[in-house]
Amino acid sequence: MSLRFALLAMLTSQPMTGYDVYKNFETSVGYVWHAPDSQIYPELRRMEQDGLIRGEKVPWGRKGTKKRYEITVDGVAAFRAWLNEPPQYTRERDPLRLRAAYLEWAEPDAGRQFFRDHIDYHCGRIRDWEDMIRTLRDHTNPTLARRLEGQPEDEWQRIVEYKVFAYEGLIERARAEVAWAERGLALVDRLER
Amino acid sequence: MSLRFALLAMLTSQPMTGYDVYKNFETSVGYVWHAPDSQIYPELRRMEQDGLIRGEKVPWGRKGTKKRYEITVDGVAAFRAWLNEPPQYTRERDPLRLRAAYLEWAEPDAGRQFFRDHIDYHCGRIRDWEDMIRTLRDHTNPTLARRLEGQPEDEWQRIVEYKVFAYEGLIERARAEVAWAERGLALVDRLER
DNA sequence: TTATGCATGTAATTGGTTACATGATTCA
DNA sequence: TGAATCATGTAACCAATTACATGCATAA
Repeated sequence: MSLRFALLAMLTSQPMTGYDVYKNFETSVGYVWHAPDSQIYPELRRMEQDGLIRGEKVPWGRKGTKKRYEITVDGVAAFRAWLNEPPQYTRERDPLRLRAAYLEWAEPDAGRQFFRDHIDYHCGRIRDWEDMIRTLRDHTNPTLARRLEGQPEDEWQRIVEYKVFAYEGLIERARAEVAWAERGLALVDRLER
Repeated sequence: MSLRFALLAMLTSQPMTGYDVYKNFETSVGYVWHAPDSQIYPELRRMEQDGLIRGEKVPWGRKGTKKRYEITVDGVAAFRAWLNEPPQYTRERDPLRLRAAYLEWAEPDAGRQFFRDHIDYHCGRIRDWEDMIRTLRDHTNPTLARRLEGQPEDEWQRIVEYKVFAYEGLIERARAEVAWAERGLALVDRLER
């Protein structure tokens, strides 16, 4: 159900086509919530039917058209309502911890590789998010720039700070993952000869 | 797909009925991977068809019967193979970070409540996992006790340590969440008056 | 003019949630 | 005897993944 609100979030910055949204899911908001095109297009149509967004055919090239979606007053209200209500937490479902808990059944080298891959993966994510924070702070992020255009300048700080803070949360969690995996490498060396 | 391996993991300790498995999902392995009964019973049947487990009807009371599942040689091989192969990482999908990124649209008090709930939730989880680690270390955890029975004593340390380590990973991540949410409370106070 | 990018979809399947349903057993 | 627990399911639904499919626009 969060996909709907990820889409609304994106459309609060500016009107977009389905493809624009899809591209943004690869970069900005996509670092927090990813969705494939096959999920985006149908969801946008459902949201239009529910009156949260309004689609408008605009010409594209000589014969082509594309559909640009714009958030409605109802859409903004639904987005605010979602933000104001408490989120529900889902039960734990953690495939990596599940693996780690049973590493005594694995080859020692597979265990080591698991932790090394885990470190690499999260270090990569951390770099992506740090880059993201940089483009948010210096306003070079195109989606953010468009968003700020539509807002009074004294709102800019709040808008930027919440986004930076969200990415910092991802980074902190990823750092905890890296620290854990490093201890994991040491543990394998200690337990297996 | 991890459900299947969570079930295999559980059945490496001892034969169990579907209901036993379901109960264990509420406590031990359930802190890492949760599943409802409506998912467990059909999956066990599929796993039996695939030859990973073998079901045996055993009498229960005077007229009743129940089905006890036991892992097969093929099941153990499949479990080991899963542990030896590298996991695939899924794209980010984080509803809480999504919310946090757009808190400028929420009521300030809703933002504060969001972070307070976040802290409470994760502190609760940390306590559960710390209790879990205690019962693993002192071998009072019933599932672990059964598992150790079937294994030579010089294997006990490895078995226990990997499980403790997995729960420590969950705790470290949860602590990162708490620290983040505490900074979040301060941020709301700074940005909203 | 051809490759790349823009644009939009359908279909099948998997994994998971929620709700509903039933009956036997055990213990207080 | 009645409540709690043990035992096992079905059905409808939703969210997400994977694969397949098409065609226009633009720039090198």
